[in-house]
Amino acid sequence: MSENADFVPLLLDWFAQNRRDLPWRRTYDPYGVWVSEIMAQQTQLDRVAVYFERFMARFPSVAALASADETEVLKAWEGLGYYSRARNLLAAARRVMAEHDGRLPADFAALRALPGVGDYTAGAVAAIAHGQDHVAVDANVLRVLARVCDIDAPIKEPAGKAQATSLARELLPPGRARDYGEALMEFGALLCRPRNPDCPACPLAEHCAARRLNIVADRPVLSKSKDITPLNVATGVLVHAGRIFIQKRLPKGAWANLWEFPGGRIEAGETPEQAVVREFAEETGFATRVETKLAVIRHGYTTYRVTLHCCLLRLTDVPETAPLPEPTLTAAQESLWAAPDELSRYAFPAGHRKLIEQFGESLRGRASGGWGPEAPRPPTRRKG
DNA sequence: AATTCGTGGTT
DNA sequence: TAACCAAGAAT
Repeated sequence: MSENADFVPLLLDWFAQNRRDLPWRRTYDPYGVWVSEIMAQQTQLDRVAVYFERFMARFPSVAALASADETEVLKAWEGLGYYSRARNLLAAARRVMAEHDGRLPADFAALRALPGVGDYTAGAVAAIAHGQDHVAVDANVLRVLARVCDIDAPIKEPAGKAQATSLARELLPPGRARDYGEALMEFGALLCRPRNPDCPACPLAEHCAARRLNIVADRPVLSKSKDITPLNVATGVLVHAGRIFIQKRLPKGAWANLWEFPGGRIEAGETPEQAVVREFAEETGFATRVETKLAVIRHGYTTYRVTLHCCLLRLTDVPETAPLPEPTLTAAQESLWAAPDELSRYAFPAGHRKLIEQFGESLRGRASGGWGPEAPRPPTRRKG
C-alpha cells in the first residue's frame, strides 16, 4: 500500500491544471451542486451542462422548484432519461421546504434521507458543496482506485465497491474533500478513462499498481455483461379533427408520468400494422386503421434494443367532422387530444420525441386537413 | 443480490 | 456495428 501513500498531492495538482469549467463549479451553491449531482447520475457531465443551465434558469431555488408542477419538471428533464430522478428531486425539494426551512441540509444523514439521494450523492453534496470530509465514490473513482491500487475484486460488486470506498476514505486529505472528490472523478473521466487511458501522460504512473504489474487492461475487473434483447414495438399517431391523441403513462414503471402515443410490443406473427391497431384498441378502445407508416426509429436502452414502427392512424368509420371521442384507458392515467403545436409542452420518451421532431410538419399538415395521400416523406437516412 | 430505470456517445 | 458505458438509486 505504500506505493499509494502519496499520489494524492499529484492528483490534486493534476486537477488544478485540468479542471473543466462547468456551470455548477462557479459558486458551488448547495442547491446547484445537488441538482448537478442528480442530473449527473449515469450521465456524462458534458451532456448535463445544457440541461443544468436551463433547469437553474427555470427553477433557481429550492422554493422555486418545490412550487413547480411535476409536468414542468419532467419537461425540463425530457431527453435526460431516468425520469424518477426528476420526480424524486421535486419530492425532495418539497420536503426541504417542509422539514428544513427551505435550505438544503448539510448533514450527510439528512441528505441521505431525501428521495433520490444515495450514498454517492449525499457524499458528493456534503463534500463538494459544504467541504465536509466525505467521499463520493462513483464509477470514475471505482475505476481509478481499481487501477492505482490494484483491486482484484469485480469493481461494481459489493466487495469491490467496499474496498474502493474504504481506500477512498483512507486517502482523503482532511479539509480538502471537495478538490479530492472532484479530482478523482475528473481524473477518471478525462485521463484514466474506461477504454483508452492516457497512461503515457499520467502523473500518477509511478504510483499505479496496475501499470507496474502491466495489467492496466485487466483493471478494473468487470462483471459479466448482460445480453440485450431486441424488441419490436409499434406505436400509432391517431389524428382526428385536427388533433392528435396522446396519453399520460402510469405513475410507476418505465417513463412514469410521461406522455406518449399508444402502442406496444409486436407479437410473433403480427405485422407492425396489425400490432398497432390491436394495441390501440386494447389501450384506448378506439377502432383504428393504419393510413401510412411514418417511420422506423431505432433506439436502445440498457437491456433492450427497440425497433419502433410508427404508424399514422385514423378512426375507423368515423367522419372527420365527428366530435373527439373519449377513450377507455387501460394503460394510462389520463389522455387528451392535442393540437399539433401543443405537443412541445409535454415530456415524451426520446423515441416518441424523435418521431414528433421528424414528422411535426407532416402531422401539422395532416391535422389541419390539408394533406392528400402523398404526405412529405422524411429524409431517408441510410448508412452504407 | 439482482433488476429496473434512459439516453447518447465512443470504439 | 455491436458492445460498452456514464459524477446511481430504489426495490
